[in-house]
Amino acid sequence: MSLNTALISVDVVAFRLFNGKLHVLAQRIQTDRNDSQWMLPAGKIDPVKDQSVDDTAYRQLERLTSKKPGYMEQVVTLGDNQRDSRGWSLTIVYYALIDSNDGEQLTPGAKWLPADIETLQEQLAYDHSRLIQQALDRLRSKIQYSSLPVYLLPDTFTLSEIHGVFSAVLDKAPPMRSIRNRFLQGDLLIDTGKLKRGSNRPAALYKVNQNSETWLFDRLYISTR
Amino acid sequence: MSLNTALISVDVVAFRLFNGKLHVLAQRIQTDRNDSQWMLPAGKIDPVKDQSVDDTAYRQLERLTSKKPGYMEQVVTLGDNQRDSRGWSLTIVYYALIDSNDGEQLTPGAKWLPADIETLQEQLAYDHSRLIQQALDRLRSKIQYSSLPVYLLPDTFTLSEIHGVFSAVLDKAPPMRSIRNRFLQGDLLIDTGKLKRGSNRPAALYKVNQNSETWLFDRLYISTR
DNA sequence: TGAATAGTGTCTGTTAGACACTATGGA
DNA sequence: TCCATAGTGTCTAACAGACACTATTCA
Repeated sequence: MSLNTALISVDVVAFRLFNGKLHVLAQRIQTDRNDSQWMLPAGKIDPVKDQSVDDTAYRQLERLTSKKPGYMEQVVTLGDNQRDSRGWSLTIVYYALIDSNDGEQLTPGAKWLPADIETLQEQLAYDHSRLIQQALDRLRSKIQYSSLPVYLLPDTFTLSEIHGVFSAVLDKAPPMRSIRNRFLQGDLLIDTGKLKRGSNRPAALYKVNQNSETWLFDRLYISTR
Repeated sequence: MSLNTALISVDVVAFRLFNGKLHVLAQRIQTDRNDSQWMLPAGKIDPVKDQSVDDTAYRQLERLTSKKPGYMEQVVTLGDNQRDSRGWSLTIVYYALIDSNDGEQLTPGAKWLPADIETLQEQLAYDHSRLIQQALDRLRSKIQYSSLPVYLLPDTFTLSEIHGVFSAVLDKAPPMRSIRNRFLQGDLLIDTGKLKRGSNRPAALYKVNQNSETWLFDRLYISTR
């Protein structure tokens, strides 16, 4: 008796920022027609390669990009007899946050699509835009009381760039004063001593204190509700 | 091609209060030996009976108790090649909150066990005590910023009884002043006008405002950290 | 009337947010 | 030197928590 993984899939919603906009990793589906159809990185559990479902999720990402997610979390498992025309199906949904450093190698057929739900609904096959919506809901909620924003930024970043993450994810952001107070408290960030130049007054560059795990604050921002 | 549910199970951790103590619903496992072995309400997806995984979870509960959960939520899906000696297995874990009203009919073999992790580790088969731990972690976290406590109480209850829920779940509780301020704000509760007598000064009895969904507050209690 | 629990008034601490202010480097 | 952006000082609002106080019923 072994796990029949025929209609069980692990789907990953990977988020990344490009030019201050949120994007989602997708791969092209083979079609006869010329119009593009896309799907999320997804696949079955491989009982030989994978030791756990997390492994399966990581493996789906690795098929499309050379980047390792700085953060990954299971969202939900959806299962019913509606999603797939063949009958009952199960999907374990993850979301992953990818940093904005350079040096990504994308597999042919993979592409970062702008995370605009209306457009994605047309571009994505199956119920994948719904899965993205659920992952996005989780991200939008958790960003407001955790250090998640840093996982979408480069290794070193300014506090304004954290503000930018909020704008990209929520379309609104807390005031810089609040972001400053929150992120400079405790040992969350380390001042690298370097400056980001090019703007007018240069901004201090911070990096994540590796000793500290993903930080959970005990209050939500109110201005982003 | 159909969903082989051989090694996929849906496990439910149902919580209920008895005498101010948290309990977990379990069912006896048939054993030759005289010592009791227990397991969580769990079972396979029935592609005919169940329209969705939530249905499966509800069905597992219904097998053991006549009570319907006031609240149920998926915790996580665990899958690896370690949990089950037969190889790869998948478990979708839910937790459910059951009110403290009377009138429960338990199926023979079902029993509410005190939610003491050390004792449960000895009583429960498989990795079920670990599943309970994960469900309990989620409950302990969410109780601190939501209206979840009310789902463990009778239809009408006093504010002191909310305090009791915190004590049962966390072994510590916020001051009554804070509970009062939080739960009497907004339209969360309705004063029934009735009083709970028997103690010295009678306490006002409240009920949940059915118009309001599960309430999420924007701060954690600090005293229960 | 006293014990016990219910419930209030009010002060402090913390943190989000508003807003005016100062600081600094590039053009 | 001007300007855009970085960053600070400080006040307010909201709410958790501490704590002293009052209120109400039962024994």
